Amino acid sequence: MPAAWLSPMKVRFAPSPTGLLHVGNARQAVINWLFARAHGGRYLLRIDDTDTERSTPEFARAIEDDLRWLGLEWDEKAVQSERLDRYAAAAARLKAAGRLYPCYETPEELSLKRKVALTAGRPPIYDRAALALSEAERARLEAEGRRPHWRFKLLAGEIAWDDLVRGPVAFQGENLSDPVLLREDGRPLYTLTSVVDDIELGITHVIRGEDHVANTAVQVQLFEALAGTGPGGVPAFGHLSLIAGAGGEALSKRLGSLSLASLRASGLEAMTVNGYLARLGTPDPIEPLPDLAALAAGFDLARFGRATPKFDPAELELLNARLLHALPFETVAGRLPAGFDPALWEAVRPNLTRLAEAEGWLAICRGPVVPVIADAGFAAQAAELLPPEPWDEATWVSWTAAVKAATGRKGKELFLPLRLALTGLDHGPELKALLPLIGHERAAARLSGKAA
RNA sequence: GACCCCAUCGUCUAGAGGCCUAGGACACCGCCCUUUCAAGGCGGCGACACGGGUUCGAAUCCCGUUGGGGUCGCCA
Repeated sequence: MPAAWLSPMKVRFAPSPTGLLHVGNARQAVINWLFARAHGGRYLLRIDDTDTERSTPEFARAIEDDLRWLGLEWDEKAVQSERLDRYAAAAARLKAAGRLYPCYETPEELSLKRKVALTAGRPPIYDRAALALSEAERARLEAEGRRPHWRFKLLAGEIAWDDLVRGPVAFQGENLSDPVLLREDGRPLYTLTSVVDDIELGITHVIRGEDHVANTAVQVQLFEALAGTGPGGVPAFGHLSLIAGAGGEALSKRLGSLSLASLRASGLEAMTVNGYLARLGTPDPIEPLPDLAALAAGFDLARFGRATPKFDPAELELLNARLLHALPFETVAGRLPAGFDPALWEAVRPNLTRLAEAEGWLAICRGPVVPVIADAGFAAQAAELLPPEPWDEATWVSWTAAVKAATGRKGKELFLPLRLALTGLDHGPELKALLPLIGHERAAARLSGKAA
C-alpha cells in the first residue's frame, strides 16, 4: 500500500489579504501547488487575516482571483478570522503548560529596549523581564490599567531540521526572542495561528520563503508544545530563497508594478507566469509549457538553489511570445475574437507577442484596410492578374509568379509593394496564408488604392 | 550592529578534488532558409568576485576580504 495513502501529503499557501499578490507570493503559490500535484497531495488556501487593521475582504477576493487566473485551484480553503476559538484554545493550553507568560511593556518601552540593545552591540532579543515580575508587581501593573500581551517561552538548546531546500539548518533557542503570541487586545498573532492551523488542518509540508527561517525555529518549539514531536507533529519545512529585482534589489520591498494583477493586465498568459516562476532558480530551462500538468511532471523542490535569483520582466515577454507561437487553436479559441478559425490562427501565431495582438490581424483580413501604394501602375497590373476564386495557399505562389512574369519584378521589389497594398503594413504573417482570408474582392479593391 | 544564507557566461544554472582547454538553457551575434517578422537548422561570443592557504592537483576543501540577500515587530 502506498505510503501516500496512509498519510497524504498536504501543503498550504497562506497569503495575508493586506495587499495584492506579487510575483514573490505567486511564486510560493505556484511552487506549493506544483509540489502537491507532483506528489498526489492536497493544496490548501489559507487566508491569514488575523491582522484586522490591514486585512480587507477586497484583497482576499483579489488574491483568489489571481490564483484562479493562474489555474491554481485549491482543494480546501480556511480563513483564520473564522477560527479564533481554535487559537484561544491553543493559547489556554500553553498557559496551562507554563509556556505562555504575560508581559506588560508598552510598544514604546519595547522599542526603546531594542534600541538600547542594538547600540550596545547586542542582538535585540526580549530580555524576559516580565518573567521576573512578582505576583505583587503584576497586580500593581494591572491596577494601573495595563493589560498584558503574552509571549511564548522558548527553550534553550538546539533547534534543528532538515530543510527540503536548504539541507540541515540549526538555531540555538537562547539566541531567539520569545515571540508574542497574544496581543494586548487578545488577538492571536501569526506565529500561533499558523502553527495551530498547520496542526489541525494536517499540513505535512510547509514550503515558504527564506524570510521565515527564523520563524520556523520558533515555530518548531510551538509545534512540539502543541502537537508533540511524533508523526503529525512537526511538519517538514522547505525555505525557498527570495527573488530579487533585475537589478538585484530586494523584491519584497519594491513591489511596484510587479503585482500579479498588473502582469495579468499587461496581457501575459497565465502559463507564462507559471512557467517562469516555477523554473526561476532551478537548472531546468525556462520554456513554454502548455499547462500546469506539464510543469508538475518532474517537479522537484530539491532543484531550487539557495542563491537569490533575479526576476526579469523582459524574460516574461520573451517566454510569452514563445508560448503563443506554440499554442494550439483549441486552447485559445475561446479567447479569440469571433471570426478566428484555425487557419488564421496558424498564420498569425508566429507574429504575436501578446494574444491581444491577434485581433489586429483579423482586422487586416476583414477590413477596412487603407492600402499603401507607391506605384499605382504596378498595383493595378497585379490586380488584373488576380485569379478568380476559390483561393487557397497555392494562390499566392501562382499569382505572384504571374505578376513576376508580367512585370519583370522579383524579390523585395515584387513582394513588398504587394504586402503594403494588401495589408497596409510592411511586416506580418505569411501572405500565402493571408491572401485567401482577405479574398478576391478586398484584394482587388486594395490593389487599386481603395480602402476595403 | 548581531546572527544566518549566498557568490560560475548578460540571465537562470550544471559542477559535490583530477572526467573542466568549465556543460546546458534563455538572450546576443553570424550563416543557411526566407518578401518581412517569426519559426527552424548550423555556428559563434561569453563566467569560476578577490586574496591567502591545504593538496602532486581546487570552480570544487579551509580562512579572510569584498559584494548581495534575509532575520532581529503587540506584521505576516
